[in-house]
Amino acid sequence: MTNGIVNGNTGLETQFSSLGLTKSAYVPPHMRNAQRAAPSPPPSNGNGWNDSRSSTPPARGSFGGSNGFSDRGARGGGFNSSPRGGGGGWAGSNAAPNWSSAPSQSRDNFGFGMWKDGKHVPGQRNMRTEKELFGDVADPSKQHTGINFEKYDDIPVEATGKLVPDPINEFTSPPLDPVLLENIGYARYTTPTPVQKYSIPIVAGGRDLMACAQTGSGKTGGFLFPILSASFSQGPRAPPEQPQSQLGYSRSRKAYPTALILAPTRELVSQIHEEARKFAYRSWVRPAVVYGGADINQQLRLIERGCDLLSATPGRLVDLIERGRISLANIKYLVLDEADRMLDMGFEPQIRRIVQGEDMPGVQERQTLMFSATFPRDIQMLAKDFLKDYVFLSVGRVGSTSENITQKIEYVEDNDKRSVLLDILASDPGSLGLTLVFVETKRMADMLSDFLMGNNLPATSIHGDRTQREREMALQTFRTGRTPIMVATAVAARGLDIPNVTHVVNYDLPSDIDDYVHRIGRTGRAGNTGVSTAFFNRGNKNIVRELVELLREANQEIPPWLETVAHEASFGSSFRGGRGGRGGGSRGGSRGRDYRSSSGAGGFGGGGGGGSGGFGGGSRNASYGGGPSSYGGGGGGGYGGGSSGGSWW
DNA sequence: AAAAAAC
Repeated sequence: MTNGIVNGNTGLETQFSSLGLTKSAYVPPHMRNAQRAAPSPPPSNGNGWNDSRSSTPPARGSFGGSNGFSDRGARGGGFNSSPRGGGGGWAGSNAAPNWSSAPSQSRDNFGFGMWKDGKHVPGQRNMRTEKELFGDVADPSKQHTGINFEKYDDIPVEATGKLVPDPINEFTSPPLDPVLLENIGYARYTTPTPVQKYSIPIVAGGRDLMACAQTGSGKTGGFLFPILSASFSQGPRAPPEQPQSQLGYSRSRKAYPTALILAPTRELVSQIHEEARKFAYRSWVRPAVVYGGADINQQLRLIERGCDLLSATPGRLVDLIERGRISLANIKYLVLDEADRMLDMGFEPQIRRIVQGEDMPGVQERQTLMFSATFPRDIQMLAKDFLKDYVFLSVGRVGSTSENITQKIEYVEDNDKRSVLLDILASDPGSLGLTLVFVETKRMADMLSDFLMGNNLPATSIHGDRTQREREMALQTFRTGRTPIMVATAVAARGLDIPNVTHVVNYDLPSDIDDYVHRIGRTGRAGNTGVSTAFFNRGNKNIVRELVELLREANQEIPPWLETVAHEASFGSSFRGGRGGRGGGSRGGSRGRDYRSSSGAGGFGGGGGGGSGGFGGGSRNASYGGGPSSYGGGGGGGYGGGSSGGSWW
C-alpha cells in the first residue's frame, strides 16, 4: 500500500474495504477523484516536476524511479520548479530550453499545462481526465446538470460602484482565456449566469467585488472563471525572494498559492475544489484543498505537488501557515464564499488573522471578492475592511425562493413532530427524490436519524460532531440515494449542491430568516421544482413576520393562522428594537442592497431615494437601519414583547 | 442557544 489510496472508483464498498485496511487509509473525496484521474501507466512525459506534482497521489517513487526531483533534474528545469512548493507551472525566465516544446514532445501530459517564459503552455487533452472531471457524455447520470441558464435571462441585476464595467453576454474569448473557454465547453455551460456576466469583466478590470447572489446562481463560476481566466493569461505572481539555499535541490516545502478561496464548511470547500479542478484543466494552475478532520500529511503531500488555487477552511489553513507550509505572500486573489457567515461572530477573528495578520498582500496589492446569498448591512460594514473601491453586485432571486419551491408551513407542537414527519415521509409524493430534514442541534440530528432508522426508513445524518469520514459518507449515501433521507444541522444549510433534493423539511425552524432561505435553497434547484415543509410552533415566533413576508413575496399560500400570529407578533412587539423591528425591510436589507448607496450611514430608512433603487425598491432596503448591534438593541424589549403578554394565540 | 471551524 503506497499511500492508502483507493483505487479509482466511486463505489462505497471499495471505499469501505479500503478504509478497513488501516486507519490512515482514509481518503478524502478530492483524493479519491484525483486517483480516479490517475492514468495507469507512469507519466514518462517531458514535463518533469510540474506533472509529477499533479494531484495524482501515488506518484512518488512508483513512477519508474522518476519522482519529481529526478524529472526536474533530468529536464534541466531547476529554476522552473522554483523553490515554492505551490509553484504549479511557474517557470522562471531562465527556464530550461527543452521545456519550451514540452507539449508536443510529451506523449501524454495528463491535462496539465505550465507557465513558461512568460507564456501559458496548456497541456494536451487527456480523455481519461476529461471523463473524470466533466462526466461521461454517454452516461447522463454522471453528468452534473448544473444550472438551467436560460432561466436566468429575466433576473434583475444591480451593480453599483464607480465605473462599473459593462457585463458580457456570452462566454467568448476575449475576454475569457481560450483554455478556460474550452473547459467551460467541456462542462457544457452554454451561457453565463447574471453573476458571471458581471463578475468576469469586473475582475478582469482589476476591481474588487461584493456579490450578493443566491446559491445556484452560478456563484462558484462567478469567481472561478474570472480568476482562472486572468491567471491563465497573466501567469503566476513572481515568487517571493528566497534564500539561495532554498533554490535547487532542497527546495522549500512551502506552498505559495496565488488564489485563496475561504468557505465556512469542509464540504463546501471540497465542492469548490472539485469545480476548480474542472476549470483549471490543462492549465498551469494547480488547484489544492485543505480542511480539518482529514489527514494533514496527505494534504501536505498534495499541496507540495501544486498549490496555486487553494480552497480552504480557516482553521486548517491557519494550522498550515503556523507549520510554515503555506505562505500567503503570493496571493493575488482572495475569495470569501458565504461571506456573511465568514464574517459573523464565530469566524471573524480567524478571517482577520488570515487576511490581516499573516503575510497576505494588503488590500491594495490583491483583488478581493466576496460572495454570499445574503449580505446584511453590518456584515457589509465589516467586509469593507477587506475591500478597496469595490463593485457591489446584487442578483435577484433566481426563483429558488419563489415559485420553484412550494413552501408549506404546518403548525406542529414539538411533541408531535416525530409522527408528523413520519406521515410526511410515508406520503411524500416526491419520495423518489431526496428529503433533507433540518434540525437545530446535533443531538437532535442523531436522535431523529436513529428514530427514522428505527422505523425502517433509510436515513443518515450530518453534523459537526460526526467524524469527517462519517460526514462525507452521509453526503455520499444521500447523494446517491442509498439513504434518501438526511437529517442535518446548519452544516448542510449553505452552498451545498445536491441534485434531486425534492423536499426540505424544517423540522426545527431556524431563528434567522436568512438561514431559512439558505436551507430551502437546497431544493428547487436548476429550474426544478421542490417542496419545503416547515414545522412551526410558539417557539418560532421570532421569525414569523419575516417568514410571512417571504411567503407573500414568493406567491405562496399563507395559512390564516400564521397571518394571525404574524399580525399579533408585530403588534405585540412593536417596541422592540433590532431585527424584528425592521419589519418589511429585513430581507431586502439583508440581501441585495449596497449599503453605500443608502443615504445616511446607519440611517433608519432614510435612504429611500438612495440612487439606484434596483429591483429591491429603495425604501424597503434602506429600512435596515438597526445597525450592527441591532439585535441587542431596543432597550431590553427583546423578542418577548413584554407588553403583549406571552400567548397570542 | 446552537452550529461551524485545528490539533
